[in-house]
Amino acid sequence: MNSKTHIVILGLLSEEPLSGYDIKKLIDIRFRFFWSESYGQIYPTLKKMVNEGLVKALSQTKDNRGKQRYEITSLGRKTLTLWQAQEPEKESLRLELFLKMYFSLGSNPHILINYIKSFQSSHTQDLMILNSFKKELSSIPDPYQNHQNILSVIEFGVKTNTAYLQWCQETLSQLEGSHESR
Amino acid sequence: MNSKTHIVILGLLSEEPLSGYDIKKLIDIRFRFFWSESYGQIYPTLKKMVNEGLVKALSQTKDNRGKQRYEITSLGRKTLTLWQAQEPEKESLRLELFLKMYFSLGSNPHILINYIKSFQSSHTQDLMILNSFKKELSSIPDPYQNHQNILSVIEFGVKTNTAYLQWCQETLSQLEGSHESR
DNA sequence: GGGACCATGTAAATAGTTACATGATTAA
DNA sequence: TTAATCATGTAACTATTTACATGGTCCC
Repeated sequence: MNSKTHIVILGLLSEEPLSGYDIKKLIDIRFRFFWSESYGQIYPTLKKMVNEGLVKALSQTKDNRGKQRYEITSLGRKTLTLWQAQEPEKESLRLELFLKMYFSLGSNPHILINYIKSFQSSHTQDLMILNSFKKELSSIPDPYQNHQNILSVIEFGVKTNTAYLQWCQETLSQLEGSHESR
Repeated sequence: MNSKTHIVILGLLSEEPLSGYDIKKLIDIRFRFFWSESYGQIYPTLKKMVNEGLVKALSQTKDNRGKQRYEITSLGRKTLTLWQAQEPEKESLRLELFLKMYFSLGSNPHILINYIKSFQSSHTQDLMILNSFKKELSSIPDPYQNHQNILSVIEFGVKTNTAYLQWCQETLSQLEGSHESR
């Protein structure tokens, strides 16, 4: 009954009321380097959570158009606290690129090079997003005194993405070097 | 009809016939830092793949006990080649630790420290496994000339795990430093 | 004889993606 | 006016985990 989707939603709502759409956007930006959710998960989960008493739908105001916002209940906060005390589950990663690379028996190295290049540009962008989030964070007040923890999370993203890009550079120059053909 | 589980299995079988159990072990060791599968995926998938003509069950010999091994068919190889030519899907990661960290409003920092320590020891182990796989690889022949690619994959694991451990050290000393209480 | 690990599997529940549908609003 | 983005949702499918069950073998 507490799927991880429940938890991310509760966590985000613990700071301020949000709509399903807002929640998706926040996950895509702030958590992009270690988490993801789809609309198909978020909207049905929000409805379930209303029934379970974890969140409450706010009444609509004129200024927020069709937007349905939700706020966390005290039961929701309790649930979040209980989750905090439990050992995190073993992380799960799925990077298909490395499957392609591992199994690329004699396939054209140019194909692989292109895959790596798009991996590279996608993580270059991640790094940019992380840096702007970092800057944004330092310009706003820290009422919950959680900025230090958030900065640590960002720092994790910076370090891993930097490692990714380092690997891309090395691997690309190796593949391209070993393949200066014609 | 080609789930990623199909693909990992085909990839592994493209080098040699294996049983479901073998496949699981190989994924757990070689791919642990970027992929995972459970028995509940592997066994039913193998059966499906027999029906689809992608793999063939080998007859049992006396020396391999109850072990049912499978070999890849030519259709299986064709499928693998087709997959190679398709752009890899966006990777998916789920690291619950960072959710805990991001949402740890005023919860006991010792809890967080423990989570990070177990993350640290798990990735210290990953790094050891990677290094021994690397050593093993250099001591065996390279009939398919794919060792360079495999080494690149290993190098990715080394780099990311090293980044993880670097982050653990920094974050732990920060958390412990800011918390020399009593 | 017992514990660790080899070995295969199934059922039930849960999780998650994808494609589709709909309509409003904003900015060029 | 038209494209982008805001905003919510559902249905069908696919994927995945987990718990359970069973029995063999190897080594101490």
